[in-house]
Amino acid sequence: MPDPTPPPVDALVESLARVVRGYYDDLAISAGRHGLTTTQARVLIALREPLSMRSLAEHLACDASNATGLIARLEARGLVCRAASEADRRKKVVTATAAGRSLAERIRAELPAVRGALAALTDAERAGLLPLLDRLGSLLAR
Amino acid sequence: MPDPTPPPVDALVESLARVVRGYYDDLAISAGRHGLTTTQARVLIALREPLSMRSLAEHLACDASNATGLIARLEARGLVCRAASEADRRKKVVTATAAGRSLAERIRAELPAVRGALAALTDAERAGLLPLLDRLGSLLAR
DNA sequence: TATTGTTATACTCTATAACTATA
DNA sequence: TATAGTTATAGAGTATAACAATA
Repeated sequence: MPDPTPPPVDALVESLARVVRGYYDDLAISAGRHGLTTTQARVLIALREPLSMRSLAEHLACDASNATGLIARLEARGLVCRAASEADRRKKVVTATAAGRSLAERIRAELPAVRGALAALTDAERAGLLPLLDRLGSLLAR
Repeated sequence: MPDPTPPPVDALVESLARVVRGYYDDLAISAGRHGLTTTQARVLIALREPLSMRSLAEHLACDASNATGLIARLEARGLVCRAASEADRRKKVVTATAAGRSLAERIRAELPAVRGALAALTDAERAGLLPLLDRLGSLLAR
């Protein structure tokens, strides 16, 4: 039976903040193990589908000029490549190379603390959590 | 009635990643509105209680040398102060000033996307979400 | 000897402003 | 004119290594 008094938003923010911190620290550790920064891991994970420089910057919520340096460094390491777009020649399409995709996949498959915590939940907890996270995620993505 | 087949950890990781991204982007926006970086906001929020340089670095999951520069910049802006510890004179105790505390409080109180999303949930959803986030958070905090 | 904090160094991340090329 | 991407620049975040002071 659910608690008759719904929790205030403040308590939820507090609790969510702790989860977010745990997730980010874990991502930093897994990325670092493979010689990547957290930002570089985010880029590679975003590049599961090709993106223009612009879309990538939007995904990262950063300035476009930032994306240039970010991608240049990853390109120098052979993890992504840039190609001029056919449709609109102002645009460049950034694609992860095979090495980049494989690295992103390995990092995503690690996240030991996050996966450990989720695996330690009961089946009922996992079943309850997923729709709530999905709902929160779609409300959050403006 | 709960779904008979509990969701795989992979789906939960995916969904959690989206929520985490939404939270971080929102924090960056609220912090930036007050002239702070995301990291600086994290420091000020952590300093709701005084911490040694060491503990602060651990909280941020970063090297101690990093904390020195971080705190130096915040100190130059009058948001925190450092004092030698009485008990152990190797240690320094970092405390948020009144200005620092007030700024942290304002940033925490904003987070418009996060609060908006949480407020848009039904009472039942909020009541279900809090214990799950608490549980995940304590499993995640190693 | 071990711990706490700092400095020096080098690299990455980040935004602003000014620029080129294309639409 | 507006958009996509880059460059130059400056500041912030980050780790490594070497160091001083204290325990």
